[in-house]
Amino acid sequence: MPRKKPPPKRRSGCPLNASVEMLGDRWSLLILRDMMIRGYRSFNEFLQSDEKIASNILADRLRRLESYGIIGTERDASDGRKVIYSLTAKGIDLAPVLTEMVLWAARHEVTENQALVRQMQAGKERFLVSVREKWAEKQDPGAE
Amino acid sequence: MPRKKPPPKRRSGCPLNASVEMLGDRWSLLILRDMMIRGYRSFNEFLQSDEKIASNILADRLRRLESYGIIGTERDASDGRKVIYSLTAKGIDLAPVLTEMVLWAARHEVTENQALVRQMQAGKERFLVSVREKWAEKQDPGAE
DNA sequence: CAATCTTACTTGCATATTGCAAGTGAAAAA
DNA sequence: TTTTTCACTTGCAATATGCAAGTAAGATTG
Repeated sequence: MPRKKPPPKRRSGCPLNASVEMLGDRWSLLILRDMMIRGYRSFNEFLQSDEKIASNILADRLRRLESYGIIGTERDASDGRKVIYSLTAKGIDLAPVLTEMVLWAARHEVTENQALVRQMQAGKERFLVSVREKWAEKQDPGAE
Repeated sequence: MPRKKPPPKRRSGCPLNASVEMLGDRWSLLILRDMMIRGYRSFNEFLQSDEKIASNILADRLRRLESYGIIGTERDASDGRKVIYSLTAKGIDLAPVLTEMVLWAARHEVTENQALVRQMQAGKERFLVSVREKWAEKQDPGAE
């Protein structure tokens, strides 16, 4: 089983461009923050996040992130209405990107959430490890 | 003189949200890549980059990046038509963000530009230092 | 077991952003 | 003096975003 899909049509082959095409919008990274840092896993949790994403946009972004293999979805076994969103290994690997974006903004802008910032400043590696641990239980083998 | 401006109205105070509001679109990070990695400094150079940005969008993004203090502009002394764009310290500090985005895409997607990828894999710190060196001469003291 | 509530969406429509093609004006080059 | 270059701007069509109000399926309540 191949670890990478054949390249979709991109504006260029540059790896930064690939990242930007997948993540370069006003919501995707915030959804990933909610999963990675806050442990959110359901549609309603994302909806109620501080930035107030519209439900149609949220549905669209979740679909896109899944199509890129960054998140996975499954139905909740004990509640047939609920959909559980989870990070794939590819999604977990975005932790360093999120970390650097947080540290950059914390250095150059006035921001809140200093607890998170200090956690990241204290140890980027430790943060990555904690994200991996948080999501370790949810890895489904088929995800890539 | 304060090092940070008072907070503009944001959707939330989260540092990741601040980064996303400044950089979360399909072009800003590519322009910064062109400056940081390729040494581009003029409008026409950005225009001719692989991804083919439209000139009106480019003008808008350059204005935005300058308004955030990420880049600076000056007229070329020897050619009155030319405008020279440069990275500020704040812009240079985005090198780790770019690095992690490049490494993430290189790991999970099919991409080109493997020379750059290997350079970044070989040493993130060294890359940051090289960006700083490249732009050291262009620091104007008033930039923040 | 019928009514109500929750959950994860979808739909319709107004507004904003993006992208393309074709200018424009000032400065340099021929 | 004409042409070219440079950094944009303008007009307009296409696309994306955002808001408010649904909706369908499953769970809970009386």
